[in-house]
Amino acid sequence: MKNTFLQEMHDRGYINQCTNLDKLSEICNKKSISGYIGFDCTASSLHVGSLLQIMILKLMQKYGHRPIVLLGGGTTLIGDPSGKDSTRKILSQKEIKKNIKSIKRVFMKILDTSNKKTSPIFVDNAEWLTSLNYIKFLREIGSQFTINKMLTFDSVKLRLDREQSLSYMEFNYMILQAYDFYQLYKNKNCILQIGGSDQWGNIVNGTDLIRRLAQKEAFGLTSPLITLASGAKMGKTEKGAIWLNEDQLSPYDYWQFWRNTDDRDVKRFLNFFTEINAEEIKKIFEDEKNINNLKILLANEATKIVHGEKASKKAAQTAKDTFESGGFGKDLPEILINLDKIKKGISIIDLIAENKILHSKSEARRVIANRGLKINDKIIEDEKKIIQLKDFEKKIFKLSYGKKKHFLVKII
RNA sequence: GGAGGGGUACCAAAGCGGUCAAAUGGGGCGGGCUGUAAACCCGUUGACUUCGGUCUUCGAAAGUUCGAAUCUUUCCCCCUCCA
Repeated sequence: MKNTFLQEMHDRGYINQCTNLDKLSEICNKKSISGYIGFDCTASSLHVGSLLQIMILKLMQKYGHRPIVLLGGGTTLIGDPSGKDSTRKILSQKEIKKNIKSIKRVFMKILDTSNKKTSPIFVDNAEWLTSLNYIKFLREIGSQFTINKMLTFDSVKLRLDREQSLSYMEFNYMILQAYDFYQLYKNKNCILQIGGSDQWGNIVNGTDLIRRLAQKEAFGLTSPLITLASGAKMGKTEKGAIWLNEDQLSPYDYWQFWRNTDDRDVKRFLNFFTEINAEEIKKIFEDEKNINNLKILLANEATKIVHGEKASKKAAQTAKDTFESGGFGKDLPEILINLDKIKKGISIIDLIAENKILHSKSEARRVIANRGLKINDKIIEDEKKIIQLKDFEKKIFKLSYGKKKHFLVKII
């Protein structure tokens, strides 16, 4: 009886909670619907922490439904207190506009824009939020909410329990998000809002508001919070976020991120972040006993979705050349130096510091002392080493920092 | 408004006049083992350095002292209790 779209959502592990799964299923069986997910615009790119949501939008398309991408230019002005210990930094409208533009690029890549019926609609809630009349809004919308109830929501309660301050501005966030849903319901016939599990409260507020103002049922659905086997949150590694935008993280590094997945996460991630269907994944796991091959598969598929097949293949080939045959691949990050500079002599320390491979010269010295830097796989023993022409082979050499970070140093 | 407690490196937390670039734990980074995994073990974790040292850092500013994270004053912020 379950709808195929929701069935696959379920099989892939995308569903955490739903306001009314049966009813939603019934509706999805009958017609194609529009569903929206809101994205935060505090940075100029989304990171893998948002990827699951995007995969859900993609899945909607697969089953003929239309995704609405809400880039929250308005709500980002306020800052969602959900899941946050402290107040977010406030961005200017100009910064937000810039971020929206940049974030949008990822959706254009990942989602299918060719099919008229399912191509995504982009909306920016700044459109309706920034022009709101305060008194009018309070009377029409504010009257529908009680403080009593608002205080019970986790996003508020957690902050208050920890006695951290929650500004009145942030306190309003959930109402604005509810209002967003209502607007999209009214103007775009959007009956479903999807979000991470931390959005449950905000989403339910939206469906409540629609019920009160329009006497209609809308639906909310949340996806589980993904944590890594190590316990860390998805998306934020210590080195920095795993960005989806190519200009902030190269396809090669993106590929590497997936290649380095914890054994315990591989199966889940194949379900979450690739389009291989659940049955097939099961079978692959039975047939392929070498988990490393599965990680490569994961990296290939995941990279394909965000950066395209060509970039994915290139990254895979580079990884193969670099790690398996001990040479190097073309897709490694390049460091270009002038021939003159080499003739004059440049120390390895300077080369590393100038090209920001490491944060400081001290760090470079330290890593050399720890035997962590190599030229063409030969450990650099002397921190005073000067790079010379004879270090190059065909105007190029591989500089490695640790076992996984490789660079091509080229003469120009 | 009153009474106390506190702000130390990425985080937590010791230090309470010199031996403090600052114990310890976590995290990070490098190495070893391995499978570009996990676990474990070792090293390392402010910057610059001619490797002798030099410079900047313990909420902010000013002061005492030969010498301050440590003492004094003012200011800012956080917490606990009372009103």
